[in-house]
Amino acid sequence: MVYWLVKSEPDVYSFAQFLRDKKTGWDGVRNHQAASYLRAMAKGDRVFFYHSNIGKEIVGIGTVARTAYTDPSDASGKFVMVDLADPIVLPKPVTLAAIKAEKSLTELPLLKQSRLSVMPIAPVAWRRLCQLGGVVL
DNA sequence: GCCAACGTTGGC
DNA sequence: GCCAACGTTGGC
Repeated sequence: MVYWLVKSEPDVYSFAQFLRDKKTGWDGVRNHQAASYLRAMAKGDRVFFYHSNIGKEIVGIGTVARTAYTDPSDASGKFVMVDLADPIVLPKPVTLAAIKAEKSLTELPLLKQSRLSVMPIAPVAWRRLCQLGGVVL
């Protein structure tokens, strides 16, 4: 089991919408590093859902329901997307400020590579973030 | 609104 | 292949 984090601007696609949809296609990624992480996702992997720009907090968790396939919105045919399903709300959203304040989380790619929109999360960091978010998985 | 980080484009 | 110019992301 590998853990991930994906970013979305709530203006564009919010976690509330994901809760209504139950399942969503994660398309539109046009960065090669992010795309390589999408390709590495396995069915059943857990994914944090982070709101960028507005909120700046981890608001929930999803599960990879379908592994990488060609993103039809990409004319070049080179980029891929995955499907995410089973949204779970975090009882206590974990803010960027709280993550920054946590000494054990200073190595998170979220802090080190602010522009990356898909990234892996180490198991120990995943467990800590779940703790901060008030969920036990 | 500004700025840092960083990816892409195009001239040479 | 280098690098300047420019665009985008995302935090502040």
